[in-house]
Amino acid sequence: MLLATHTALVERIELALANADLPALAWYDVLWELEQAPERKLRMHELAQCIVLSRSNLTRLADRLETAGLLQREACSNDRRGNFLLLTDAGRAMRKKMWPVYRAQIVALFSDPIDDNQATVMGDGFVSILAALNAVE
Amino acid sequence: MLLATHTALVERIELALANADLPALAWYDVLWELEQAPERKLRMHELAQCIVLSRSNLTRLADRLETAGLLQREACSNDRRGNFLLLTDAGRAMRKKMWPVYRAQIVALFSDPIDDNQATVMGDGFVSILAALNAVE
DNA sequence: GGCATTTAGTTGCAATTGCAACCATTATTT
DNA sequence: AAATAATGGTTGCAATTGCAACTAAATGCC
Repeated sequence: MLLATHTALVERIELALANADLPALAWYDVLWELEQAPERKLRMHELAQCIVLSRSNLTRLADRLETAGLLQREACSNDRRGNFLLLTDAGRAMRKKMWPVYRAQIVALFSDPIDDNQATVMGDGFVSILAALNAVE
Repeated sequence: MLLATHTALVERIELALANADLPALAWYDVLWELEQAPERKLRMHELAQCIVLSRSNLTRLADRLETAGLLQREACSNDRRGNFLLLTDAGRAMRKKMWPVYRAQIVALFSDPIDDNQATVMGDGFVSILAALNAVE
């Protein structure tokens, strides 16, 4: 069942990160999306959409990341309501540090039990499902 | 990405349930597992394992379900530490009532964007992954 | 321009979660 | 059989989440 599998997977990954004294997976997602973004910055609502997080939730997640020095809020010149979240060098370094741990878990948890072909089909499936979800709204 | 997809999926399903004035997905899982179990009852730790939930968490989830009259705690005769969770008739009725809503979401979210063959491969994949996870420990 | 609507982000509060500490009971060791 | 460890479940507490209310700024409409 998808739900149990997902929960168990995330649990393992979080455990591995915690053991390595690293922040939670959610932080990685934020750092990753920012690193991908042009100029290493995104509007808060853009990021919230990327990582499927409610706005209020992102506010506080951003607070924590900012406190940790991994990103910075930056006023937006043409929309005085909004903020950019800007990845700092420390943030980039942290993501780099987290990746091997994360990656090792992915390899162990996926590559091991299923073959490449299967993995490809599943990956495509997720993309399709996610695309359909976003299409509906 | 698996994480975003999962989050978005669960969000939709929860929304549909909430709109129909029904309890959360986690409740369904509990009710379902109990309904499957012999005599409609399980030890708490067995259930916790099934649905991938920490013990402390299950204690309180069970509290809520019990308050709602959907299950009952029952002392265990040969292990005086333990409790069984026993599904009530109301619990069974509730699961029956939730199923169509849940099912409709599954159909809409999965059957629509991916074909049967793909779905089968993915289902098998999850089973493999979950099996591997449990095997490790 | 002036007023209702929408959007961006934050905040208060209640509910849920996770972790560690905690009893009670059972299993293991010696 | 006593001492130690492990298991089952609960509880306290701090951290996280979700929802609804809120401020501020932008947009749309007349």
